[in-house]
Amino acid sequence: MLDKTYQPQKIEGVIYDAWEAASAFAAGASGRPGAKPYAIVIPPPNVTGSLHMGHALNNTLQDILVRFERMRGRDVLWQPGTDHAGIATQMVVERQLMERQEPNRHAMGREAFIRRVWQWKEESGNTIVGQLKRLGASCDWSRLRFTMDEGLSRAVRKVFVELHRAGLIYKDKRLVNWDPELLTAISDLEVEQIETKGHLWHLRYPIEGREGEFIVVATTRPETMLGDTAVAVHPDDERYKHLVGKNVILPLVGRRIPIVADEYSDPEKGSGAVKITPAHDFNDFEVGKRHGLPMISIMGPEGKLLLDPNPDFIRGVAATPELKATILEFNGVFRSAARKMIAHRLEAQGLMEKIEPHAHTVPHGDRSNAVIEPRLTDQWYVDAKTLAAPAIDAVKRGRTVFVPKNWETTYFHWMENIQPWCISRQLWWGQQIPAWYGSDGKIFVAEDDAGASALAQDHYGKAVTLKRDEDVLDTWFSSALWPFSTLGWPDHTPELARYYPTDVLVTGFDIIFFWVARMMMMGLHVMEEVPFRDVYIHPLVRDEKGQKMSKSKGNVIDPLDLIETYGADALRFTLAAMAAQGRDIKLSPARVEGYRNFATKLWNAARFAEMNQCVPRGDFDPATAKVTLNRWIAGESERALRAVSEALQAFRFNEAAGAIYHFVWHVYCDWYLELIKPILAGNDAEAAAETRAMAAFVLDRALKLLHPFMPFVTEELWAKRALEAEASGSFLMLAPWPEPLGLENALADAEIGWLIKLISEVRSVRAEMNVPAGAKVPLLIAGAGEETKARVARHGETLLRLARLDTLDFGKPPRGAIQIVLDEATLALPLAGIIDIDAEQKRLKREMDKVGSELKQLNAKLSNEKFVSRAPEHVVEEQRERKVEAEAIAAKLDQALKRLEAAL
RNA sequence: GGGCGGUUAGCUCAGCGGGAGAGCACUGCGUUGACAUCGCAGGGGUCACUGGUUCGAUCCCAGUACCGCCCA
Repeated sequence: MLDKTYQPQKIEGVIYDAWEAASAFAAGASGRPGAKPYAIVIPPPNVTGSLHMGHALNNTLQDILVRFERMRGRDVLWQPGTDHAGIATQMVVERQLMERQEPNRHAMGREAFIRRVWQWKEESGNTIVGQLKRLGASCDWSRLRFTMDEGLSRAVRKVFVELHRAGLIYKDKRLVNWDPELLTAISDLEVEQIETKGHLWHLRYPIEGREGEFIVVATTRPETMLGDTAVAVHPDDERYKHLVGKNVILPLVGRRIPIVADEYSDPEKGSGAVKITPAHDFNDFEVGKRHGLPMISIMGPEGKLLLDPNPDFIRGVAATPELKATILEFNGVFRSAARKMIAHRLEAQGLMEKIEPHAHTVPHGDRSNAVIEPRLTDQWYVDAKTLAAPAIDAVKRGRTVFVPKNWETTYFHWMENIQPWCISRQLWWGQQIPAWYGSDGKIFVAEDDAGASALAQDHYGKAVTLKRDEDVLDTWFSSALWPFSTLGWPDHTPELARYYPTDVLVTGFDIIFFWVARMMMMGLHVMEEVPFRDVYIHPLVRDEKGQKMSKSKGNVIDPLDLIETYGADALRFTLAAMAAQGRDIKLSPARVEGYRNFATKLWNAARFAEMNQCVPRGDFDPATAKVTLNRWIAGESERALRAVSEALQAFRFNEAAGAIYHFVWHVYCDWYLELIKPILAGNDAEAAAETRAMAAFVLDRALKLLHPFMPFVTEELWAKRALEAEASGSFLMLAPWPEPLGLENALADAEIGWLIKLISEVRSVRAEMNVPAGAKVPLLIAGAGEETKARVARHGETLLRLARLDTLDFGKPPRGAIQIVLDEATLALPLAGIIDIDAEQKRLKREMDKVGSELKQLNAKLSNEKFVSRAPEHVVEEQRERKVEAEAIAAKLDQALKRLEAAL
């Protein structure tokens, strides 16, 4: 016999191991002939990562879809893997070296360091894979991929070479987001704009040839003034019109720089004049290009001023003592210190107009948290604009559809304003860029050393020694190829032919730019087909107060803790139930506890079935059921089946979860199991046998419908029922999803509806009139029609038991009885002497008031000519019916009240 | 500044042109042989505000207020 409570900790691991041992997750495991493929590629988690709530949600939703489709008979591939996370992984290993007081990466050299990273990856790189298994993820682990795998690396090299040949990858000197901590370029998306309290420094720049006259420029970064190559004012700004075309002499340096008119300058902000430093600011870079200004970089890679040697800096400037002093004082000084020193020097020279407090946004690296320095460097770029065009088009034409649809706006907005994608990183861990340089700097791009050498030989007419580009590619370049590289591309594998394009990508909106956009671009370019048909965007998980979870806030809820406490099923169900479209999830452990209780409820329903020999029979056809209760629950199970299936197909996880929850608890457990108890204990053997079979049939259906959400408890219960014909020796996870069998029956629904209503009414009145819960009371039914009489005859036992009655008869209500109006009949509980007549009178009057106000509303509506003439016929008809019903109830209540008065 | 979303019961959220819903919390009663991780019953809401469209608005439209997120 089953235990009294479900203990997930005892069984989850065992079940998961059994699934794995049987290769139940393998592509095509449902093994039905002619099955259509269904594929999902996991958004590869970072190899350094561990499971957080976002992963838990993301993978729960994927697993629900995958289990659902697998049971529906599709040939399912859920392709798992991790990405190599260039910066993050390199940082982890460097930290480890430091902690162990081992030589740092520069001391050990590139090759040794990379070996070290691989070693780390083998030892602790797959933490998250184990954690996904705890969650119940049914990925095909035999196909686990890693973005640095040989196959995936080959895909990366091939795409790089092809895009380069097509002119879609190129090397360029542009301003990049430079991380002075990690000493690498990063992409726009890795930069966070952080609101910061700073200052606005107003600097006086002396105007050339006008002694004592200045133009005041406002800046948040005075230290960059050493690299200024212009001052810009708005062309319509009357204050400065006369100065346009003049020059200023840059303080501390002596450089002669022009005053230019450019609309970038905002007359409302600061002084209305701005200094232009094209090599250290993205906006200034654009201004510089418009006016053909020189770009003078004054910063080294670590964020220190670099003034010597710096030919650009001293070009065309007289070597005055002041310039020499500037170089001597500031060269090699960090940005932050230089800011103070320069401000100080300017102040000493009377060139500081004023300093104001100023709030502005400052770019920070999302990994290092360092202030990003825009720097002019040589980097590799992808022509994202060209690749974006087909990717935009595919969504516009609906070849790929976002769910919910409104995220397409975000996608379009980003794609239509896309900038060249900087893909080179000054790191060691990653795909090394397949470009080689000749001694004259000529670039040879090829998939390998030999290919590059061959190209070089052609070019130079002799064999030469080449030097490979030291940089690696952005990790997201590899990820962009994920939907086809994991399937074997560039080889023409059977998997690639079968599973590409995949069906759906499940991800959070914060990843639209990272994944969705880039996978779309690469998928369309390389495969000439979208990588996925649907993109389901799920919400973000926040804490119960709605705060974003973060380590620094200390509000992180660890999914593994929740799994430990309540079981993976409870966590999964909670996430699914809360994954409504269009709103963030605020997760509270109380909610998880509630769904743990739900698992226990289901467990106990199965326990009840077991105790009552409710075993599915191979020869049982639910369509032939004769007992009304059985016909009713069969119909209810059809409705639940339809609701869950339809909701899942539309990615409405919360509706699907709600439907199965309601069916299991509030229909099957609360009513059906209670209602069948008298039958199981009764004398009608045939009815009891049918009921046992139906109870088992419906429970099995419920297990199937619930399985995608709660795979462990349902599989466990299925296994416990292994003697049963259908279940023997096979997993629930591979069992077929229920088929609708046309089991709904309106007559059964009406009858059981009546039964439930009668019981509820009696219970309600009993409680309200303080009839002791244990007391059995007689019930008299007056004015019953034929139908009611027949129903009472059929369900007499049930009524006695569930309404706690001792007798059930037809007859006139005696004086001083509690009276309940139910359809055409009046139910009476003759409790004269026990009940408080006064209270009963009040209760009936309240009922009367309720019906009265409803009648009033209905009458108002129906006597409104416009309503009757303009509202649709069925609506008017409905209101008329409701009026007739309400009037009947009012009449009955009136009679009941009169009877009660007579008793006084 | 641009865009997106939200405001419904104490809390977390569904619903979305014709009778205001769920879960949790709360109150009362309850050891009726599946389940106290439970059962039965109950209280609780001018559906943010102001206009408009409509026979009819929590739902559609416009505006206001407040909150959140993304982008600059």
